[in-house]
Amino acid sequence: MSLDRERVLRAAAALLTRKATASMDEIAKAAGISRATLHRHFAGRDALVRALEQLGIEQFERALDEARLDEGDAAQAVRRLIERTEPVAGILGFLYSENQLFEGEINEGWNRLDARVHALFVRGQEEGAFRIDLSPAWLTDALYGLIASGAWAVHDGRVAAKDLTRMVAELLLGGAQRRMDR
Amino acid sequence: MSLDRERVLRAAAALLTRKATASMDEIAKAAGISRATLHRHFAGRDALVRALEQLGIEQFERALDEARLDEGDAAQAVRRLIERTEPVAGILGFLYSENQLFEGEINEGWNRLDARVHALFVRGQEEGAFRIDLSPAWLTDALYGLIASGAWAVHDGRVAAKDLTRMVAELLLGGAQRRMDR
DNA sequence: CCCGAATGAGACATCAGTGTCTCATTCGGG
DNA sequence: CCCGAATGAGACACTGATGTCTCATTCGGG
Repeated sequence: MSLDRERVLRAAAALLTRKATASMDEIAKAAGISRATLHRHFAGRDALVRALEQLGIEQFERALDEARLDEGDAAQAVRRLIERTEPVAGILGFLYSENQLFEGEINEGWNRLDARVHALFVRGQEEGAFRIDLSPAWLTDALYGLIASGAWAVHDGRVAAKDLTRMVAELLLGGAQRRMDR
Repeated sequence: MSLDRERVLRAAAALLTRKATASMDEIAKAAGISRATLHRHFAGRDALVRALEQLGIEQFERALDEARLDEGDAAQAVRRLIERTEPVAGILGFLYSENQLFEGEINEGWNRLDARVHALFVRGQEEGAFRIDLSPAWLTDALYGLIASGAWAVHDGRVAAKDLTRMVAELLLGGAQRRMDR
């Protein structure tokens, strides 16, 4: 039979995004397998969440790769990053808030990813594309926060899924205020 | 003796913001009271969280009142709102993500507050101050998300507390991109 | 100072979730 | 088709948290 490990993780992510305290039994049901099988593949709840985090890290890293953050002007690179991140927005939002709300050591992998996003905003500032009165660290956090908010807004029907990336990108880059040149 | 109910709630908020799954025992310790006393004042964990939500709603409502959202230009009203919200940013971030990550009916009170924030963004659009290609619903969600992200960034030392309101307001209103006129 | 009210400490039963185990059944490659 | 591997169903013990209770102690207003 050979169970599809990633398929289970995706089902778990979909459930945990809605209900962070879902039990192993609920996760198993959501994945369409028995609790026993779930335990056979993940040593325990912690292991499952850590595997989920690993999956999120890999997916986000792929998004970073595909966005080619070093190429072109920084603003376009940010737009590409948001577009590539869209498929993982839900799981990323879950992991972001989970890391904030729950104790326990943070997976080292995030540091590497944070550094790449951080570097993108630094480049944008050095090239004169981004304002220098907003720190790169804050822009990084704001990006995560907006992605999470966007994913939730879509999930609850307050924002159309097709508008998600544009809403996030436009707000992050351009803000809410109207400008003369648009 | 007469225990200060709000003081307990504030301690609970401070703890739950860092660790959303803190037990009644941990909350009691954090508040400097015994678990028995905590149970005497709040029927159970649910009741405590609901009381916490009520407190957050009241505080945020006061911030909305004090910000006088109907007066002056909309952008300044947004700045005033963010300033007034700063003292409750932590608890607000907790409640925002809690409402997204945990099941259970949402407190009706949020609708009233959401409507007021929503109306502010509508007014800004009607007056030509805000862009019309970002929906008021999204701007509302983005405001909450940025406040939560900001509170976490301050908590973790990535952003200085004194910069919080400016960082949130500037990003929400002006975005990350540099403009010619500043 | 005194007495009632509030608190702290701890015992206790209960419950939900976890992790482990067994055994029957099902799947699928060879 | 057959046999080993994987799964499903369920029993089981264990843990941590919850909610209730009692009793001694402490507080503070009158």
